[in-house]
Amino acid sequence: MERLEKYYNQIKNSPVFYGMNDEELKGLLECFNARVRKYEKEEMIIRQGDMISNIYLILDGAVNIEKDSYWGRRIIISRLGKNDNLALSFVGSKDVESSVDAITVEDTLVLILGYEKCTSMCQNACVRHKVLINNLFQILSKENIELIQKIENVSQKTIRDKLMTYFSNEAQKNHSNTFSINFNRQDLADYLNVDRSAMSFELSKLQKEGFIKYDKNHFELLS
Amino acid sequence: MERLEKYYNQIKNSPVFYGMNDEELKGLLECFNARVRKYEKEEMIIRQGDMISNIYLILDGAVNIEKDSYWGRRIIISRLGKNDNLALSFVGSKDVESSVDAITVEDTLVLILGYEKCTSMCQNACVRHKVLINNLFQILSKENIELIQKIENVSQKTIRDKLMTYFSNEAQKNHSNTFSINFNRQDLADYLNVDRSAMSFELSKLQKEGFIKYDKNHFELLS
DNA sequence: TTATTTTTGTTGTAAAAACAACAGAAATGT
DNA sequence: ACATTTCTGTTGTTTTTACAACAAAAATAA
Repeated sequence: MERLEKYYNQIKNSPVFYGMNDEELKGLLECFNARVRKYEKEEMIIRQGDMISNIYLILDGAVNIEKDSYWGRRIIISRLGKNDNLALSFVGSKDVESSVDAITVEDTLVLILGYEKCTSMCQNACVRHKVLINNLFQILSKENIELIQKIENVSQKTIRDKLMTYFSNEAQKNHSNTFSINFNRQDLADYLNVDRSAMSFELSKLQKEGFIKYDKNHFELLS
Repeated sequence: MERLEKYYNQIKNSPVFYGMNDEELKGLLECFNARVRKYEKEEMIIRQGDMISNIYLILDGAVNIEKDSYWGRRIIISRLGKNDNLALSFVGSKDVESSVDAITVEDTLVLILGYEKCTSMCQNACVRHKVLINNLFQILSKENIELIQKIENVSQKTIRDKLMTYFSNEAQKNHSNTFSINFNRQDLADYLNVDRSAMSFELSKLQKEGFIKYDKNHFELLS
């Protein structure tokens, strides 16, 4: 059991608890029976079919949201990192089981909040709860928009278009033409939903033709 | 201007206002400056780049959420109908403009709620607001899960797999092996992100091979 | 009704992707 | 440092898709 206090500041500044003062936060953490848990690399935090009643907040590390297509192919739906939430939508939808796996890609520290327990207890009384649900609403909004962007991404027709759309988005996020990505080649392929070797080939073609430059996981958009 | 009262019962039973009594609902509708608007077929309700500050609830009709890929190809992200919400995620994310178009596919009736106006007015006072935001949170959760499902769908590698995944989902929704779909062939192709003629070809192949039977827009899953 | 427009299915061809197999590079462990 | 494992790029082959062109069917309008 990790000590919660160590991460107190980070927790306080996470979107989940945005706008709360120390007292409110403390009360809420207690009410939620908050605890910190460490997951090893490649460990499953959530698996398909699980009923989710906790809110998971990544304190440190990285997590893949994945789905195994029934003929064995892996689909990476998203890659989450520090301060991201896990499977929030399955908390919001009552009686819906998770349709995805959440798997760590490295050693990962997670804050776990017993959402259900708290909401059933403090139903209407808890004032903090109002701020919280507002925050959750906004977080979900953002996730939603990112999912739409991902749909746009994988909906491109050629591997080249998928790559360039992805790179554009990353560059925009980074406010720069250069950026590093978290994915290795296989992961990127699974994220963009293409064959790895074909993608590798397309990458070097893009470089030869002068559209991009890259060294390992560092990329530069030219033109 | 359509009369709001006419749709009062429907509005009351929509997920947005779930769990509210008449008094609360009436107050909220007033606070939101609620109004009903009719859109003609193929009319744009929202277009890419719009700032969204209203909640849109479809009372009757059908709406496509679309995106034009920059090389002219149309992507249908989702098809919405009665009691569905439009672009809710863009309301939740402040200062984010819509990345999609919302276009009616037939004459459509929409309830429009001035979300921003209301929230700024009744900030903390309004009790009804708490129920509302809770509902919105759940609606967004559901949308989120559906988007994930759509990602899974378009992430299948062959046209056949996309079709069968889509059909399975539709059958499940309908609790039956037979179901009708809303899409015409071109729309379905744009939704599954494949070429229409190739899809048509695959459909008849699936029928010849005995996996499905179909007549126009009515389908049956065999085996 | 007939004419016109829209939708759907079919085919052949060209383009792109998946797949498999492998070699070199990089990372990891001992 | 060395051996071993993992990751990445390259190539040829097969499969699948997109695209274009067209005919048949269905829906719509006159």
